[in-house]
Amino acid sequence: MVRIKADEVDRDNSVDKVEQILQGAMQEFLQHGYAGTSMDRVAVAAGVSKATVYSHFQDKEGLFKVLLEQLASKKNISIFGTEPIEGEPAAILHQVATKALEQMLNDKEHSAFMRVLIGESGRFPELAQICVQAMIKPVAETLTHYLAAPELNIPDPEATARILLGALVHFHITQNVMHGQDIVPMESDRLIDALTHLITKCTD
Amino acid sequence: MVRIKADEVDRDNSVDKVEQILQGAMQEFLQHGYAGTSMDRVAVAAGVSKATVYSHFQDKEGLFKVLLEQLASKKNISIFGTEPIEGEPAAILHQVATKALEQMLNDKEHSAFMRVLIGESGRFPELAQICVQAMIKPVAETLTHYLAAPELNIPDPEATARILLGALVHFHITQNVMHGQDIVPMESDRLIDALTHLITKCTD
DNA sequence: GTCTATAGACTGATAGAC
DNA sequence: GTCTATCAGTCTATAGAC
Repeated sequence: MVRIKADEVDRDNSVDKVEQILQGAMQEFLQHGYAGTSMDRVAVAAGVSKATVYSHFQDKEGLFKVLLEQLASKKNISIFGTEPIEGEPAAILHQVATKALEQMLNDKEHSAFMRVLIGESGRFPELAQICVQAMIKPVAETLTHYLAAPELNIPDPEATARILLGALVHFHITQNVMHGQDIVPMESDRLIDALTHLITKCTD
Repeated sequence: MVRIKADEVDRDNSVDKVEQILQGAMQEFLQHGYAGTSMDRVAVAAGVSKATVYSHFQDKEGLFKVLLEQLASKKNISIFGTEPIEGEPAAILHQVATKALEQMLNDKEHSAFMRVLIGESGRFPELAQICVQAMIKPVAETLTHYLAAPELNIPDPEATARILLGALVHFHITQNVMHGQDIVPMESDRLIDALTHLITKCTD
């Protein structure tokens, strides 16, 4: 009633319903967290009955896990892309950092996802690990690859990749996730410039 | 019943009781988050009756806010201290970063606090802002001061401070809060060394 | 008629508040 | 300790495909 719903009805129920339920679950879980979400509201948001939810997912925990695992892979791709960028290392880094930050800062859903993922990582440690594996690890590896370019002359590209990633993600957490824009304001460009300066200053 | 509690009883009820309730609330809220915590369990953990809880705090939300504001100022001090360190900038930075990481990584309560703070920052935006003000801002300012040392020759110390802070905090989030030690393992020393290298490499 | 998937009421437990 | 609301999860009756 509250939400939109199925345009084309029935036929090939299973896949559509699952997707529909996940969509409703995403709305609710991202907004209210795990404990704050009721299965009744998930069902309403998805436009199906509770029995339908329970026929496709084992229980609240199972639905939550499937949802977050799906979101983890989706978010990872949308933010850092699968771009095989070529060119001067300094320019690549600048471009990757700019794009990643822009993506994160303009995606409210991503802020909500970060809140839930970190907030529930105590209750669902194995889920947090899956998301680290799906999001942090591949990005860190990609950045390591870029930072390993000989002309950058970086002694520990892997650790430096963690610094770069941490600077970007923590900036997002501070400014958007925790609503700190007015408390500790800073333009994205300043962060990016300072980052690229740190990484490339001896190669100028 | 479950938890320890008041050794000395009654007399000067008010202050003791409030502290006692906050202690019980901390146990519960840090472990289960806001929505996952019941006032019954807070009362039990605090060793008082529910009526006592409600006589000292307006409601669940009020108790939660008071608790987190108190924790924010406490955590800030314990991790970055109020050390007025003197000496060579490079050495200072190395020392500050090492100590901060060590403090964070060895404090399970701090991991739990980060989870709750970030996890509830959607529901309590003004509370998140208060914590940014109390924790991020002063630390960023302190680091900015160190990074502004002329011999470091850093064009934007403020932005660089955010990078430094972000690298440290995100490392903590990845390794401890999200349980990623086994997924993306890395020694703290490598991070610290790479950080100090980035910041000081042109002044060696 | 039969069968599958569905809706919506139902249950026992537990929540916040006083 | 009481009260009302709401929770997760279940059950029953039914709607529609074949």
